[in-house]
Amino acid sequence: MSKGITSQKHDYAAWYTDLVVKAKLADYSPVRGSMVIRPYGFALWENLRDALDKMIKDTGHVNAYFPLFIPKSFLSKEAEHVEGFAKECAVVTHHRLRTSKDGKGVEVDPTSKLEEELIVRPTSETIIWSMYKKWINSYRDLPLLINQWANVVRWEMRTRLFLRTSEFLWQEGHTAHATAEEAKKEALKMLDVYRQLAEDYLAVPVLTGLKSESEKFAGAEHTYCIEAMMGDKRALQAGTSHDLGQNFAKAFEVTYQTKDNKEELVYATSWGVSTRLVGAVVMTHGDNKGLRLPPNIAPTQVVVIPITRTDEDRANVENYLESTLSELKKNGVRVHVDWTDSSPGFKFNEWEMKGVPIRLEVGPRDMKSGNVVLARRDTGEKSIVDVATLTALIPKMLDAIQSELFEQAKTFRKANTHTASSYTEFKDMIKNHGGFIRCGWDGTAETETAIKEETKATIRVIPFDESPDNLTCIYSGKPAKHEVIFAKAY
RNA sequence: CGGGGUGUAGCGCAGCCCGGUUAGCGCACCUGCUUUGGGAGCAGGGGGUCGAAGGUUCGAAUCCUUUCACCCCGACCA
Repeated sequence: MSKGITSQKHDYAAWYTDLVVKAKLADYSPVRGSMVIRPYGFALWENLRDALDKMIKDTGHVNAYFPLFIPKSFLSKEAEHVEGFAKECAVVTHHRLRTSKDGKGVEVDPTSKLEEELIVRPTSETIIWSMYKKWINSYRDLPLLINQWANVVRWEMRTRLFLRTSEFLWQEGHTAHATAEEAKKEALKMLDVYRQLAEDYLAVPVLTGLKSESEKFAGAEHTYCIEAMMGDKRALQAGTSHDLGQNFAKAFEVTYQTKDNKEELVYATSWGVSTRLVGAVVMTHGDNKGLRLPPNIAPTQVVVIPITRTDEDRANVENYLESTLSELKKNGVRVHVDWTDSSPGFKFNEWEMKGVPIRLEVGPRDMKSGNVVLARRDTGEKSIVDVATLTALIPKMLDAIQSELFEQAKTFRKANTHTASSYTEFKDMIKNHGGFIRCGWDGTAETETAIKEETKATIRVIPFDESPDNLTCIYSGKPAKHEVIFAKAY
């Protein structure tokens, strides 16, 4: 491994890619646009997945699994939905290969052409709602609250590790409700679950609110989102929750009988977050030395670097730390001792790259004095502490790192969120400073498009706490319909 | 699909213009010794159909033709 990574200042995109590859979160796969999630990256994903899975279950949902393949005809049942996804669907047309004529390879056997072609799911609304039609008959079947963890495929033009790949992992919740109010409540509830996941586990502060018409999910009545600011001040959509109204119920004829024996269409929601969140963690907290992982999801929370010359030293270090480490592990702290034979200096850099929150250095000097050297990844602070205090100190310090990372990210977002009083000022800010701009919008698609074309900035979110009353539209000067956040986005 | 670029060891590259020993360098890898508190040193070693096919030539990584692949920039997007 070559030393270091491109600095953020020099080239943020290169910094990101270097880091993801060198910290061994992921690697490029032989297929363009798709990636391999390596064990370290997958462990990170598993930790956030497990936290979210618990929250999803605690809010009354159950997991299930729906198939990867969707009949092509299903996609055309909901007009807007087709419009949104048709251009990026992988299609299965055949089911058999045969040895090619020259005997050197394989080719598609033309006689194996499928009657009806299959779509690899870009999202599962259609297949799920085809099943819900069978499962929902009575008001007693509602609400139906199902989540699935799955991979989906969207044939993207431009891809980036974790942020946008042709195949990605996510969870998608799909619920059915008797009333519009209930569906809306559900969509908002799950959005808040996402907010908690982002803030409490990933230490990524997010804005919550509504998407504009042009940014909303194809087939939804309303799309709610959590929106985060990355280290280069660009916005990242970190999760979405859709109030689907009766669109899919209509398309798939999903009705239920009410108490008084009337037939009604059900109301739906869907909501999802993906492996993109791993990218959000990288770009929210990472620095020029590498990752800085929030302890709550860090695969390793404490790494121990033994500094030894001889086998005897090694045995001494093992003895020295035995009770401390077992006590920490018993308390659920994820500890790893790096016994590989690289030099200590190499290991320091390596684990800093990997973002482990706390590093302990233990060598002959420390053992003599009854101490260890403790280094914090987030601040770079090094201190010498009594080995006997570690079991009490470390959990506290992990908590402190978790909340300080969050506070730091909030401070950064605040420092880079501005209001603009004129369109000239708006353009100047987007061009020269980046970040979020909070301003009035007249609510028209024309304005939104015009701003996008001229500045590349889009409406990221109409925040729940908007107050458009005395605002005018930044572009048209008309009275504002909404107060919105504009930014350049990933 | 439009514009630009690159294919030489696992990775990053030089060599190509101007054809000529055994195709070279850095990193990584292997072995040994010495090392180890911020990316260790020395010595030795393994690894290549020079993207592919055809051509010119006594001779091609280098020149010509064809072809394939990938990357970057634009229109789409969790």
